[in-house]
Amino acid sequence: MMDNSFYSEYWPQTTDLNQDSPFLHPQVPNINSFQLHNYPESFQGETASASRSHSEAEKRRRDRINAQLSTLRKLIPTSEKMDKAALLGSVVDHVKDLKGKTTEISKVLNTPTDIDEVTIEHLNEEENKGSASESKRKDNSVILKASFCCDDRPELFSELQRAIKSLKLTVAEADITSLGGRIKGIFLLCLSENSAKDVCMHSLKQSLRVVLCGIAISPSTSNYRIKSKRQRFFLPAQFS
Amino acid sequence: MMDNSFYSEYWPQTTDLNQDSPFLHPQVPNINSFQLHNYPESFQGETASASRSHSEAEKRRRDRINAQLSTLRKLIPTSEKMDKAALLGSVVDHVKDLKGKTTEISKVLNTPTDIDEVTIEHLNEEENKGSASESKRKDNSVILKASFCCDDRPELFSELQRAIKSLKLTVAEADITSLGGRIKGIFLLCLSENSAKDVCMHSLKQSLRVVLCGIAISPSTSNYRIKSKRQRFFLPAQFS
DNA sequence: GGGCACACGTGAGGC
DNA sequence: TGCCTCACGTGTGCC
Repeated sequence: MMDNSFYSEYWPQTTDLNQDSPFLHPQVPNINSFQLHNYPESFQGETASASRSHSEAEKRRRDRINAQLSTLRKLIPTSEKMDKAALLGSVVDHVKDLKGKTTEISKVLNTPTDIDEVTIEHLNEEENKGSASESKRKDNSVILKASFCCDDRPELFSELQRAIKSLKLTVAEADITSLGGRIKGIFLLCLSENSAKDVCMHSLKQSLRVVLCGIAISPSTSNYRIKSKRQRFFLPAQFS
Repeated sequence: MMDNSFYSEYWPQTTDLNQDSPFLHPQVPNINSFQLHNYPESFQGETASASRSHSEAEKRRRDRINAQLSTLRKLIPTSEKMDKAALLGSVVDHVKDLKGKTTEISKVLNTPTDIDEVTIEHLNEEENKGSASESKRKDNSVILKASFCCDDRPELFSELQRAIKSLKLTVAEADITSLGGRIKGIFLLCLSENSAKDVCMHSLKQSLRVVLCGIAISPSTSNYRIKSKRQRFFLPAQFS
């Protein structure tokens, strides 16, 4: 229940608080400039200190908001000398635009998501209908389609190659995309004919799944993502 | 110089203004609820009406800002029940993240920019050093690298093909990317040997430039971008 | 009850 | 002048 005009008789208008806030927009006028905590003796009462802490807290809140606004202004080109509403408006446009572009790219590109996953698929299963043993007699070539999506890290490639080699599989085709610290891979894996006749399809797929899950969804002992903000990007490429 | 406590004796606290602002965050408390324009008779003076229009304008300003904040909240997942500063903070993160991803992609992909441009380059110029006539005797094959970047529109492809055909050029390779209503193309264009011996390289390049500029930097009679927000994306592909 | 987040009206500078 | 935008302190609801 205080009247500002009453305060302004007591508070010195000399010091400029705004100069202590480097994130403030230059447009900000130097108004109501006074040193906080510099209250007249007659206001050192209980309600006065409550009111002071309230206004100080409110100033901190305003400063937090304005600081974010200021960093947003740096991120958006030509947003200097826009007012707050216009700035936020172009932020909205920017976010929509960027979102549209990235989803547009994701549609046609093999783009990693935020969800860890591993899938295994038997590509030539349909043409080999019937029992497993029978199908092998018809066509001994085995092609597995495997995909994974997980956090990216430097050791991932060698781990993958070791895992694939250990299952006596060879890579026919690979499409690997690393983006924003995440990585997604799609592999076409072949089992040679003479190996294929000795192996149980079901347990091979099971083993592959176990091995890939161990690589992809492992408890993140490697905190690569935290250590390095550097992001890698690979075009769809051959992976020998 | 008015004391709120003084007003609050006069202003009815019954009607809820916040319910008229559908974009307000649900967290907003129903405070200072009163009907604007409902001033006591004693305040119908000149300064009172100025003050009223001021406070009304200020409310409109706040509403504009909060409306943008509200649409931002819809764009950012899990931003419900964040306060304003936190919301803006995650908007900052989001923008940085999206920007990083798109620039990362642009680095390896042939991504269109916002600037219209056409470039023509003579690829095998270096190996054919010397005068133009001499170079043709050494190697009659002519390869031009042409690129353009402009607003995308449906007719662009056929226009391009017609233009290239009219210059008796054939497309050896094409990398075309359409993204966010913009399109960028890079072409390797061949001139057959028997055509090459009749043609002046300089005027061919000039003609190609003129034709491409006519397509790319034409006064935008087609307002495709406004008519359709639909965006196309093409992977690097052959263009026969 | 203290802290927090919000909307509000106000004074002031800029155009 | 009048209107716009901003920072400010305050009243208030919620935890």
